[in-house]
Amino acid sequence: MANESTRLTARDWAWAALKAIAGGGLAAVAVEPLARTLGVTKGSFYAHYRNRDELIEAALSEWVRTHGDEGLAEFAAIADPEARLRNLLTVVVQAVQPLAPSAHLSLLGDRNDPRVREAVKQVNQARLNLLSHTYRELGLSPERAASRARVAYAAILGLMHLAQTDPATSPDADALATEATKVFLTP
Amino acid sequence: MANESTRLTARDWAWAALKAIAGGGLAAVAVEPLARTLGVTKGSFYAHYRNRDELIEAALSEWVRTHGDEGLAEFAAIADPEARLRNLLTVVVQAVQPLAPSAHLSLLGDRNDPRVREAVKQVNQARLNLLSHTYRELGLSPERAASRARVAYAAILGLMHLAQTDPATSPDADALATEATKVFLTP
DNA sequence: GCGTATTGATACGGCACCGTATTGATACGC
DNA sequence: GCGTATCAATACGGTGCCGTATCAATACGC
Repeated sequence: MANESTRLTARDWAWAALKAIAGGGLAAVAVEPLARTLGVTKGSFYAHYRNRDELIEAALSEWVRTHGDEGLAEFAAIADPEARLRNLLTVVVQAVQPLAPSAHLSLLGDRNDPRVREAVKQVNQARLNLLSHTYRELGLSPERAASRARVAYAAILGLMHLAQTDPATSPDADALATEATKVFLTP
Repeated sequence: MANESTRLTARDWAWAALKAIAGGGLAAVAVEPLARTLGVTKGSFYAHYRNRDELIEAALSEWVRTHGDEGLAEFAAIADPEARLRNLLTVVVQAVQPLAPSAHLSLLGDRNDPRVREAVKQVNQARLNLLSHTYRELGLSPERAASRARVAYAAILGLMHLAQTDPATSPDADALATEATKVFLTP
């Protein structure tokens, strides 16, 4: 995760910032605490970024890059639309249970910041496009495909939400996955 | 909203804190800024609460009270389960578009705070219970009713997410509502 | 190996907020 | 109406963070 060299790069700081965001939102991106967790003093931070805002922007673009189209390539490569959809749903539903801190959810808390709003919007758009495209391939009209994609993606987001705020009550992932595919695979 | 009297009550402070949470999460609950927006100095705050943490707790319980069972009474009163479900879905889907700042979403950014986690959990639980109960009345087995309720409620939450971060792209509410009812009303 | 550019340490001033103390104003029971 | 409890203003010290300046250490091209 951290570079193996002893010296830090700008990207190391951006990743650390992303981790902090996942844990506590934008407010957790503070130069001095980050420096402490990285084992340096903040003096070195200002060799990489001009100020805290620049770090935030770097972290957000890093997140958009890895969670937008680039992170979707794996799924987009699946040729059969039904398999692709089933894959998307089950992977997401099952990935939902580990309490891995999610930057996405944390960023929702900072959605009033225009930079955050833009980043979240881009990631959402990339995913909605893939889903909508998939539903069209399954024979739905463009309008219904868009609506269905929206509802399905909303459900995915919401399941993340529930898993993170209430991990105990999560039913077993299998039941959820079959329920989700049943709901979102029928025309 | 604010008391008509010139003097402030503890609840006035709690409501102001909730508004601040909706706008910027827990970090926005700061005594001095709140005092400024309320038109007083912070000296008066400490006549109502011992410290900032107490205010946060008060605001969270206020939120749980108004958004948990108490806020659901209106829907729980609908006798016919199908009508109740249809009502829940359409009301939520249509209420989703105004960009009213939502405390629920803002609290996601602070879900690592145990008090926040507990509050969100309680509100979610109340709603899930109502939904699950409704699906049982519609004839689903307890297990399937629970899973279905979870997916449906997740979709509702996710639609909130999408509406708040990307209001422009929202398709017209009618299409969404019909899509949602079609998805979640079929057994 | 040497010099330069990059990374890190230390120290400082400034700001925003928390919490306390003290005193002033105002409502309300009696 | 009077006194007491409640709400509010002012002033203070303390803390955590930002950003700058300056100097030390280390990597890397040559």
